[in-house]
Amino acid sequence: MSPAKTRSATTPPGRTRLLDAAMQVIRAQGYAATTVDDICRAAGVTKGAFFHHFESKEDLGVAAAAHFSQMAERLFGAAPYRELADPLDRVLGYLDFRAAILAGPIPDFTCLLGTMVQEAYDTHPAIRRACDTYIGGHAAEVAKDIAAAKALYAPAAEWSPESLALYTQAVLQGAFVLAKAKGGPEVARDCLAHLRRYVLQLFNRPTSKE
Amino acid sequence: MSPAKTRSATTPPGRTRLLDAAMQVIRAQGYAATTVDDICRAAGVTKGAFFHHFESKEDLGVAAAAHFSQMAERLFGAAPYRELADPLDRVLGYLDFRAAILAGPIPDFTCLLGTMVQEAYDTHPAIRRACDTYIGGHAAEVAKDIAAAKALYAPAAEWSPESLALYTQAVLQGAFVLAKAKGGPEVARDCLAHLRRYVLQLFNRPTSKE
DNA sequence: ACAAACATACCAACCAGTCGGTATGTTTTG
DNA sequence: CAAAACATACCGACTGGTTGGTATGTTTGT
Repeated sequence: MSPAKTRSATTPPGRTRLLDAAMQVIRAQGYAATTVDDICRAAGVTKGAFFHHFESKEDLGVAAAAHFSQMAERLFGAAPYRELADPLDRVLGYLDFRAAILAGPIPDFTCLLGTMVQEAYDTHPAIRRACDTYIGGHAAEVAKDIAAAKALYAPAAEWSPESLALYTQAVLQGAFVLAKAKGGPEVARDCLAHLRRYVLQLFNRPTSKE
Repeated sequence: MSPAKTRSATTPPGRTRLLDAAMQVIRAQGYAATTVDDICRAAGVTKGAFFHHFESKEDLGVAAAAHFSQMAERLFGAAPYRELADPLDRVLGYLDFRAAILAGPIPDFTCLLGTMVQEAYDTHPAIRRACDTYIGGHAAEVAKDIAAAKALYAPAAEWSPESLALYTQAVLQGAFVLAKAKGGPEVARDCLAHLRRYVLQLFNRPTSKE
């Protein structure tokens, strides 16, 4: 039975392809400048399919934020630094990993959430809320390791793990903006080097050589 | 020589009002989502006036970037911290000043250059170039004080003044993104507090109490 | 008078969203 | 079991409003 049952294993369903396409196109062109037809073309489907899966363009924006967040969760959840025993090593490993993936075309390493929230924070409250939720969620994950490292190595320090975690996200978002302005990821890597030095200093590690 | 150049003091000319309006509206809605009519309405002029002063919407974007840069130049050039004798005090004064102006509605304190370059870096090369130029120009001003402070207090340190200046801009840009996501400037102030602590540590100043 | 600085009217292209329709399962029911 | 009823996924022409830009007239400063 089931002769022509070859289904999802080879071809992802339309909804996922639309979300993947939206991720790519919106990171390249921005949310407002991206038309529904742009996304359909990139996904290889028609407008009928788009509005079958999403109520509106804004609805897609919210769904794309969730989709991006899931992709990031998989990416960082499976990264090698996650296996390190020492929490400070994991924090530094996170920063090094983020620096390592700064390569290739700009839309491939920039953040969909930061891109969308910058233009839509006032006009599309649902998108703003989604971006805030997922950025905060990722920061909370980072904050876990920071909190563990702080308990071990700097329990009396005045800064909070949550605040430092949000700061890492701010540096990343700003690094993406500068990378877009300069046309390449080099400046972003420099920013992460400064951030790494800051974290080392917060944990009283000598900054020594490069 | 000495012709009657009296003109601008009393009446704000249409071109300037269009640029002021563009600055405000684009920072609130983004570049792509802002229509020429939006800007005309905010400036109180008609489309005829708009296309009398600007060749195209993209041309306005470039001019608005220059306009924003000039405004920033005046703002920071006249700020009190500029009078401080010690270069490190000026660097810290700059950061404190940037934190102090984080107040009021989000479009009032965010950066037009970062907002525009994030959505237009790939589709509007002229805008990307303008934003890069003016961000770099502002960073170069900051780098002057940093370089003087470094020569005084940390001449052997491995980081370069230019790189640290760009890093301050990245933190600011990222702080704006987070402020937009969270709907207020508090998180941006937290980010600047971290940046200030980093700079203090780079210059071997004890971070001590808050 | 003459040019710069506007305003009015208009257009062709574009865009988000709609709608009638098709093809292929899945569930219900006689 | 089979037909009917329903559900899911998708297609693509169409629409009504919008948008960047133009063509042309009017006002204003010198």
